Amino acid sequence: MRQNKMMTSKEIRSAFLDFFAEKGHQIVPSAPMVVKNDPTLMFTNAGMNQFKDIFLGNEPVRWKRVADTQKCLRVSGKHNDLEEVGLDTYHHTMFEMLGNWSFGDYFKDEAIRWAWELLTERLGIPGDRLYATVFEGDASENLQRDQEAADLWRRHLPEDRILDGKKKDNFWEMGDSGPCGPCSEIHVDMRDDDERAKVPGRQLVNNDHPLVIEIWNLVFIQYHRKANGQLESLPASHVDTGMGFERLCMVIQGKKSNYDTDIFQNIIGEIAQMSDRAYGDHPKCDIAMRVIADHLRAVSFAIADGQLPSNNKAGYVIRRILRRAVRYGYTFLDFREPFLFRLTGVLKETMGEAFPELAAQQTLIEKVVREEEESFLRTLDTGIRLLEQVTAKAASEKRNLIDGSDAFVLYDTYGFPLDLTQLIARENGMTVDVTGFDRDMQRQKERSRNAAAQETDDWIEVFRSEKVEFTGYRETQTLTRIARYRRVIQKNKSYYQVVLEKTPFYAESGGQVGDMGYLESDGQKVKVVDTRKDNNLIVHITEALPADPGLPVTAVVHESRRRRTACNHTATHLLHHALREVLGAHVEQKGSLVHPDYLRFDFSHFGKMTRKEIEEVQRKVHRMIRNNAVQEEMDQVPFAEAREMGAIALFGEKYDDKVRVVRFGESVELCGGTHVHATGQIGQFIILSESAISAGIRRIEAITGEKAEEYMMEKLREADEARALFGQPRELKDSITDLMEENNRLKKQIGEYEKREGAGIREELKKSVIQKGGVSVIAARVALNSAQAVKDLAFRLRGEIPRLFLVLGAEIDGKPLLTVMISDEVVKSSGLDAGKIVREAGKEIRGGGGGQPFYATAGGKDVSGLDAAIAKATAFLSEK
RNA sequence: GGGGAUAUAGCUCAGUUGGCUAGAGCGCUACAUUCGCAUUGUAGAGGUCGGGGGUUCGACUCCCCUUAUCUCCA
Repeated sequence: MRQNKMMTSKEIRSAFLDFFAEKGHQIVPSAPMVVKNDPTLMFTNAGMNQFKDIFLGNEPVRWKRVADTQKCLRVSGKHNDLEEVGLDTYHHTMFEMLGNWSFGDYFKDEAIRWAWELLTERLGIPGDRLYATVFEGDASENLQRDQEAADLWRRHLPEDRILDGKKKDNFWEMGDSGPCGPCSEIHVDMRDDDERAKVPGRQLVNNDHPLVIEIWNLVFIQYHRKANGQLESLPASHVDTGMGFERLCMVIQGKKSNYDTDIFQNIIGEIAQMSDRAYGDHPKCDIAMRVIADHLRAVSFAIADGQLPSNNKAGYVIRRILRRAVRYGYTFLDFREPFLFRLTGVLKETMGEAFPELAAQQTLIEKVVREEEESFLRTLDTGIRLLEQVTAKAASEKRNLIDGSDAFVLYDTYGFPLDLTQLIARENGMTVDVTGFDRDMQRQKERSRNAAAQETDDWIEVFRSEKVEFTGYRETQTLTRIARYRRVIQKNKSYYQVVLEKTPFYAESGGQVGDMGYLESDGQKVKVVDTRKDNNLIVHITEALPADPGLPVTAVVHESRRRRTACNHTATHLLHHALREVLGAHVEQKGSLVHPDYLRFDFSHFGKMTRKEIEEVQRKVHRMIRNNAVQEEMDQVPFAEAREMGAIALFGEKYDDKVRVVRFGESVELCGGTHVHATGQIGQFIILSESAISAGIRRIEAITGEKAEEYMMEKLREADEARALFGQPRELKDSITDLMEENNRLKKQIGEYEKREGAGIREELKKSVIQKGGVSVIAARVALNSAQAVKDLAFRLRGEIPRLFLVLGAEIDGKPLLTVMISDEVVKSSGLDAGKIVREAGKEIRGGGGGQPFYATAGGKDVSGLDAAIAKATAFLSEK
């Protein structure tokens, strides 16, 4: 390629953004990789995700022309590239997608012209290497060829390099329904001259050739697909483009692999050095290095976005990516110690400039990754231990095949990978029954599919509604109408999703749980069991529907529940503020749960909080409560202005340019949640626990309001009662310490007394011993009032009297208890079984029991039979 | 969303069909050994058996609910 000086990835990125800025585009920041409030999507997997609501018409257009670089993650759902990564040279889990958009502004003409201009003139890709595809039309959809695009391409390309493509490649759809349209892809032929002379590039386009590849997709959104499958033209048409950044860099830098670009080479170089191997020497090691380099990026960006590895949902996906990297390092590069965390520094140097969040949180990323690596190595240890048991079992049964279901249990329950099981089995001269493993895996998949199967009916629109208004900041009861509803059936249970024109119900978001309550219509109440968010929609989950959905409904929120939740939410803000004051500004929110009964707050901080720090935080929060700061709510504040006010924003949270700011005195946060009117309403705030949840992350659990009040009163009552027992207003701790010392002293004394004289009752019993055939027999009723005391007595006597046969009766809380204790020697020589004896004698007290041969108890309902029971039990000895 | 598993001393974990008055190793304290430390020995402290309810004469053990953690599938 004609290139004087090779452009670096940084230069290529800014060339793209600068170019579109010149063409009147607003450059927006990348949205977070982790998607919130969209049940269909866990991670951002394309540049257009953050504009979905604009295309759907749920959100107004702010800028008509936009461009950005978007961090994407393809690890789940429709686009799952996880298992492909590393094997070839171009798949990634995390990648950057460059894109430019027009929302009802320019269309095919400019989109194509600018794409050509950027690639050939700015980035220096020779035009004769490029191909364009256009949509060939589809008879079943009654769609014509995209002649317009083809004609526009003819300005730049000869006819034989403009190719027709089928619906699969050249008609883009967001989902089963929604906006869609034809697209035009740009492909580049990177083969050398000889190859190109032999086979024309047009034969290789869209044919999985590693060097003839698609680099840019220009989507022209001009239709809307309805639920019934029909297409209708959109009033305004849009442009949506996406170009894989890593791939573009490969083309411009003239490399044969994405991993050979400067984006990855620093990282791979570091891995090579750490493993004492060269990249390119051995295919398997190369794969491992690529896997590690890719996954390191994915994991680090996720953590920077506030998504820590965890045990469920998105967090678990991140954990698994990390483990895949560790596994490759372990197997192919012989890393036995945590190593991934040592690469976070070089990643920061490579990408920290374009993504400042990465640089800002490097320390945290490093700690979290390290901790995760260590915990995975522990998981492997546990697995190896369990596997040893399995192989030992197989060996003892003279088998050299490890059960497929055993291997599956190791995998399913303990997370021990199959390939490691096989490896260790081989070392022991065994093999694993993979067929059995697959069979169990299949069953598991079946089960999950069945459980996840749900039937969703079409939305039924009752009243057309543009945008749902949330009235819950002001009121908990709103007169409104049902906009639309649908039925969802899951596992034979059906429920309804209801959208209202306006609603006071808060949908689960930002850690605050969804509201509960009811919808009242025509005197009939329908319970709302939960409220969830589906992008911008507030969806009420109900068990039934009003008889006539067309009638007005009053939406009523469960008020005390909401109030308690609000106390906990506001308290969370105050806590956050206090933590930053006491511990420092490095405290960042890493997770939050606001529940009616409690609150949970996860934050970055290294090291355990001291007792003093916790008290100080609690004191500060209480001060803010007593100051009774009134809520200042500012909606539609420009983001920059909000930051100026000192409002705390979270990493990984997607903010509009107009945000809601909630302020209580010194605490200022960007927040959409519901709060108390003034901090005084919180009343009390008590931290119940402070603990570690992972490296560098602490968790505080706390309660407020009535809960805290109950808790306090309980504690006070306990203390008062304890103090009252001492009968003097003293320092309780001193009194108890004294008492304990006294107690210890007395215990020792008693021990001595007992050693010397024995307890009175035991002496009495000992006196009553009757010798019968070489056995010391005691049978008596004792005045003890707890089962434990009787047990103690029996065991003491057993220790003191050899060849003992003991039968005790006692009345405990009005109920009879029969105890039989027989010395081991007697059990052996006579074959007597205390368990059998008590079962038989227990009949006299209308009860049952059991135990071991040497000790057994029976309880019953009839105290009057106790003496008879004792006699009957004693008689067993004579029978022998 | 569903399945499997775990929660016992400060840490890592045992604990049998429900019954040997909750154990081991490491750590901790004291004493001994030593010039001192490491080591070693002896003694000791330390447990709401995650929380709540139930079954039972008796629950760490069985059942139900709940919280948290681990793990697999979707």
